[in-house]
Amino acid sequence: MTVKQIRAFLAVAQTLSFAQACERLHLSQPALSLSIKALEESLGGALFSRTTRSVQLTPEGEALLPLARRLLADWDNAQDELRQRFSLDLGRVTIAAIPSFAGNTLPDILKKFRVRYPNIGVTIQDVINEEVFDLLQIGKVELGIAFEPPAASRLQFTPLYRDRFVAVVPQDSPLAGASELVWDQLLCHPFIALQRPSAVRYTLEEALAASGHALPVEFESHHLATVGRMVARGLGVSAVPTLCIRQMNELGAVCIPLRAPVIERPVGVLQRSDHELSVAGQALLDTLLSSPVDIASA
Amino acid sequence: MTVKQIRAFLAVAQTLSFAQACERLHLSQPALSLSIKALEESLGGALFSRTTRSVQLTPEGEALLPLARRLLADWDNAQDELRQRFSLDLGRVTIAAIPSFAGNTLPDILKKFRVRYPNIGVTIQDVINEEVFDLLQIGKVELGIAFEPPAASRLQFTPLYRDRFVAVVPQDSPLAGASELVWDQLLCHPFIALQRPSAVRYTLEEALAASGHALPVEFESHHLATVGRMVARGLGVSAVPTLCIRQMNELGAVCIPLRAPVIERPVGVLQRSDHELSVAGQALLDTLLSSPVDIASA
DNA sequence: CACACTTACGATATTCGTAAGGATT
DNA sequence: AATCCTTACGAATATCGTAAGTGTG
Repeated sequence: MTVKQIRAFLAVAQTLSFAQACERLHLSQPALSLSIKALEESLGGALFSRTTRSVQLTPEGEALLPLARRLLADWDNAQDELRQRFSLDLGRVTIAAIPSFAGNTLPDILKKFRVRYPNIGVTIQDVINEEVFDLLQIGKVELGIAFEPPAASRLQFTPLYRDRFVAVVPQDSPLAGASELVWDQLLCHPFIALQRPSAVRYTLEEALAASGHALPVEFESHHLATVGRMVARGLGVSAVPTLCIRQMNELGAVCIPLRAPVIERPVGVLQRSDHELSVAGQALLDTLLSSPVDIASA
Repeated sequence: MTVKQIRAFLAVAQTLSFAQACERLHLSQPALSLSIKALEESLGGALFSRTTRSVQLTPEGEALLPLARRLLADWDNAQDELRQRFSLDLGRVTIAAIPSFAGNTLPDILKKFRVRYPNIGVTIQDVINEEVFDLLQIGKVELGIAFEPPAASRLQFTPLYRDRFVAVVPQDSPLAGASELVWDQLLCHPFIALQRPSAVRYTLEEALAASGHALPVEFESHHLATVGRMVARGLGVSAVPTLCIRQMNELGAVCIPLRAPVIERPVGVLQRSDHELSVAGQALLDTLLSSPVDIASA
């Protein structure tokens, strides 16, 4: 029993004529005749009762008819679905990204992706750095955007940009006019930090400790927006990744480059090194890698 | 996309090894490799990511896996079902029969049929003669057992036996000892008849009218059993088809051959002449035709 | 006699298995 | 070196279309 045979059966059953079915199948009459005959032999009995002048379904043929309809419909649907996946006409990509990226750069990139592939859904998990690793490793997401993971993690890392900390100060601060600051200047003021656990917070503390500084933390919040608003109201100063500059400006705070030391860490795309990407996932990865992270405008 | 290819895909996906899948499919490794390759090309992308040492499903392959399982299961089920129908391992026959046959001869024949084909269900409609024709013509039943239908009915009639009327009298009747009766003797007594509409009743009235007799009907009932019991209780006499003799005896009435005139009518199997029988229906027909209606024992 | 399905047969396409090739452990 | 998948190629098989055959209206 082959798909062609069932297709032939259905055509004959619907037209009740070999001649008409031939045209629909783009097949010669003898070929169709043989095909039906082969099907009947494989099943063990006649499906049509044909006098040379009329074609009729046998009761067994009647029994096959609904089955054949369903089989062919399912068959064609499955085929279409797979083809669509490969042609990027259907699919879903699941990604996990750290909040600073998910909230700032990712929307623009996704917009671009959606315009190009309107039928590919994207599910975004906005989670902290370590959870990006976890979601990747348990297979919950196909791609991740985070800091570089430990080497032992079986995750492949492709750098996107270097995330550098900048100072955030109120507009009316004496520091606000400077074109550049050093950490010593910033840390004289009350510091408003992201709350633990957060990769941004840890990076900051480790790098500062290495250069002999300590954070004079006055307030803490899980949300960058809260931090930014607190700074804007003059409650203190902060330091955030470059990507967040736009957000800080929108909240009414001023961002200024920081050095001594320059604190930076690579951020990039992660994927499981033991699993291939789906076609849709690869397309999103390509979009990510071809979208320069515009730090200047950030 | 062919069934073989999907079968090959499933085998490889389940074993994650071309070599093992080969054995399961009784196929050489190159043939399998080509088959998978052809499937991948027809779908437009890779289903397996294979380094020479390991075989893995791509995300699209993962998407196909459950579809392939279902497609093959449905495919094989449909194939099995049809094969079973043809091999009489599955099926249902619907028949309609007049009560005198359905209640007397049919059970023994069905017993024989069921022993031979335990997986073929039989649905019996126990209805009056005309309804047998109707049920056949609207396609509700595949076979019918009834009197010979009018020629215009597009029903094919195969005679089974000739149904002859016998007298039914109480055990203590003066007629009970006779080895044969004529209608004149019987009609001297109150007559207990089947109620209209009933082919038996009409046959009787028409045949008697033709020979100048009339039925002195005293009681009427739709049920043969009631008629029999009334006779047994001495309320009168009756006349029933040969097939009902056993039933009358069981009810305590005596049956005696009747002549002057002999009233008989062929009873047979009916089928639509414009529709083929199912294999199961044909088997039941064969069983019916090869089961002599044993009037002596009736 | 014309139409519709089947059988016969030669040509074409597919599919298969053997043999050789390439890559990884 | 051994294993496993792929490529190459000749052979077997299946499928197709043309032509001839058969039965029905």
